[in-house]
Amino acid sequence: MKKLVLIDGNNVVYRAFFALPLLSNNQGMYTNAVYGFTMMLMKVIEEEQPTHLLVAFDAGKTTFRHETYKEYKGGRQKTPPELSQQFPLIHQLLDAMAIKRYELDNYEADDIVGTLARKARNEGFDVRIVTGDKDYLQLVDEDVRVSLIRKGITDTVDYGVEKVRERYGIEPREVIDLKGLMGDASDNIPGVPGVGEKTAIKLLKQFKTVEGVYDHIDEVSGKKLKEKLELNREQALLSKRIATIDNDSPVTVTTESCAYTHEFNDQLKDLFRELGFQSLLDKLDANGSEKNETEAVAISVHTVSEFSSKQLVSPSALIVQMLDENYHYGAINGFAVANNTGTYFIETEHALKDERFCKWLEDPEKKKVLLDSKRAEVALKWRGISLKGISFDARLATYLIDPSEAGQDLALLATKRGISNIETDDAFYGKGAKRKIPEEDGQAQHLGRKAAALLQLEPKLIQELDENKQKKLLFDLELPLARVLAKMEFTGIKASGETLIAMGDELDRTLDIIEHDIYLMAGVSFNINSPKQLGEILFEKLMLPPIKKTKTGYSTAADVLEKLRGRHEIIDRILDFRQLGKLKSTYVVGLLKVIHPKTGHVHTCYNQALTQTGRLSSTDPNLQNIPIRLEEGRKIRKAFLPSKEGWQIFSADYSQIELRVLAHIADDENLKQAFIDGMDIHTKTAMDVFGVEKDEVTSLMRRHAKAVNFGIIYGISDYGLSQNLGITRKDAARFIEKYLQSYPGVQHYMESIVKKARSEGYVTTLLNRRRYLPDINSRNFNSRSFAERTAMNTPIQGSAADVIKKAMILMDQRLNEEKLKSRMLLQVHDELIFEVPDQELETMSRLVPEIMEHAIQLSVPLKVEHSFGPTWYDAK
DNA sequence: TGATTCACGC
DNA sequence: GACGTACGTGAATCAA
Repeated sequence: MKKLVLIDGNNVVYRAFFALPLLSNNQGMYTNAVYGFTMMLMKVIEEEQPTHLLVAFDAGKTTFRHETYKEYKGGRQKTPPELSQQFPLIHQLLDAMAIKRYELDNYEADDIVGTLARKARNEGFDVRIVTGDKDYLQLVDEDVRVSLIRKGITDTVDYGVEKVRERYGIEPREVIDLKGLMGDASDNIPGVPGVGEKTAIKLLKQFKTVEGVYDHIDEVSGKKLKEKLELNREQALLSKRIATIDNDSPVTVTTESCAYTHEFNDQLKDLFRELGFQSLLDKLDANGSEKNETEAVAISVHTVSEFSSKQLVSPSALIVQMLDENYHYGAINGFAVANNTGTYFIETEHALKDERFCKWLEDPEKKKVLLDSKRAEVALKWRGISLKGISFDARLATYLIDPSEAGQDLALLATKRGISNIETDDAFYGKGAKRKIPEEDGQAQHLGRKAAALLQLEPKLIQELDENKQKKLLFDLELPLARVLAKMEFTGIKASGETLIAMGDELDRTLDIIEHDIYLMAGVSFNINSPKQLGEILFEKLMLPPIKKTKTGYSTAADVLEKLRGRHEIIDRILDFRQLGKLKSTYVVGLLKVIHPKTGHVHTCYNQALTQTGRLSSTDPNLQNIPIRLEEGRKIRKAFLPSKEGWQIFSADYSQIELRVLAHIADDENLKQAFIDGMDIHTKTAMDVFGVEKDEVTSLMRRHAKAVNFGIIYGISDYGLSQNLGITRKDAARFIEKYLQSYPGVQHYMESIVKKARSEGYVTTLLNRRRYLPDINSRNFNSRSFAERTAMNTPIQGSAADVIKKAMILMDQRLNEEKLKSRMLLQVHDELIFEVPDQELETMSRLVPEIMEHAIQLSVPLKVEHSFGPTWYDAK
């Protein structure tokens, strides 16, 4: 079906201008109307998917309507210069998007639209008109619909024939009669004075047209009304004529010339950049591959049921397609291979039966380029196949090049680098509930294209890494680490369902009691888990003082409730309820759901290409946030066990790794000496900040000092520190200042790293991990401050992540070399968890700290503490 | 389905 | 002087 979308350019631009505040770009050029217009345009394109598109503009000042009625559009405010400046930009925009625009001397946009709508409808088009002008409703018929902008710019209501009848009680073609009678103040059309919408509609229902009204003027009820009508007969007929859109204007464009290709050229990006439309630029990038869908050229993908040896050469790009997020359980949809002999697709079932293919997968000499190699490796491990020869991972590479842009679909990564002809998975398979696997041939084509794109992508990414001096980081750190993580995830950690169920039952009993108590104290039962309901009870029924508000109402967060302690006994109970409820829902019920029915282990997924600092994250389940601080929660750890009898859970953690890294990076003599001397770092900080001797440090001073250290590591603001400690912001700022005076090296580091970020646009870690900070020069104080704190914090946290990642690789190597049975199971940022047979405890107690402490040589010693026990709980 | 709020870890 | 404040994941609620 051909679909033509016609847009009244002038009308939409005007609306956009008045709907949005007067935005301007960094050169002081006004951009609000362009921005609003573009938003509308993109929305319409996305929703309507037009095959043809045209934007009509008014030409000049006078039109044929002025010849009939020279007061037409009289009394209008002159177009503000802030707006007229923007029209050339809009023309540029349309040209860059290859969208037809048109104006015609002596005619208005609506005549162009009306004429083209009629033509197109007769040629079998589905026509859609976008405007804010109700006059257009006269054009509505079975094939022509009008999207009327209601308010703002993107909020529209669609009018078909039925909708016009429903809204006005008249036929679309009677809209001109309506205008004839009631007039239109905005166009200075008089109509019949004293006749408004209500009366006009009543008349038209009876007489259909203006002419009808006058033909049967005697039948009009109401003496006054009849008088008014008779008095303004000519004016009414004239008004109708002026309101009538000329659908036979001498337009010189054909419908075919409005063909819209969904293409845009590079000028569009340049234009967006010039205008400062960052969000639209992002959108463009995000939609880029979908746009290319229409121009995607079919490539030759050979669907095979088995491979020949000639086809499986090295290097090859390999796609192991899975739609399920969780690769431990998910199905493989199919495989695609691309290399210099061609591009191939093979169904999963055939692939796994194809001995030659499986051998190839396991052959370390056959180099393979993947996207998210760990996903493929683990999925194949579950099928008894040991994927080897992984030479490149585009996911990890793009993560190192710019962590904020990793995680994107291959289509986007490729398009950005000039490799088009590929769709996003979301576009191909559909997203959310609409996701489905299309017929095999379509998928073969899609996956084949992905593999081909991946093959082309590799050298480009390697070059980018090289320019960043990040090749070692990829090939010696992240890529080997992925293999280690794959092993850890596949091994999993044994979890006792029985233990969890018993804890759950116990929690249920306690929760029941607490819930009852709360209802009793509140005098009413309600949903304690609903912050809204809880807020009403606490701050309205019980009249407690609301300390803080959220966007939607009262805040009931723990720090608020903490301050209300003692005001009412219900507070403690609510805090208990929250704490235990969390344990039950997240840690008992949640973990039970993810114990593998066959292995009895939980298999987490580490995301190695997500965090902006270089840390790992853990999902399904998250094993990096198992409770430890409060005893009730810590007991959850009793459910994590070694997988065999006579084994122990062994835990080793870095002591103060971030502060040691800081001492090294900042090269701060005082801080370095503290670590060399093996001092308790928080006590040392307290001594320096409060200017006291070691034995004068009170526990409060140490607590405050600890919070300051915490703030340094995490890059929190003085406000954040004041919240943490419950002190004023001023005092918090004073602490920080005192701290920096005591550690001048740190102070110097903080200043120079921010400078570096400003000039380079990014900061780096010990192993050359990068994080870009686009806000570092922002004029917005908040954005800039945040970027500055990030600049200070990321090298610290990120370098610590580098250290433990290196340690993991060395640890894995050593376990292999020494043929130890011990297995690495988990990583929790500064901690490694193993399971260890009793007879290896001694070796591991020596080996693990040794390796971790010397993973990377710093100018201060690294310290590792370890322990073991029959459960994770006991390894403390 | 997505936004909001809350809570857990480092 | 206001701004809205380390990084993550997950559950529950609520409004579309």
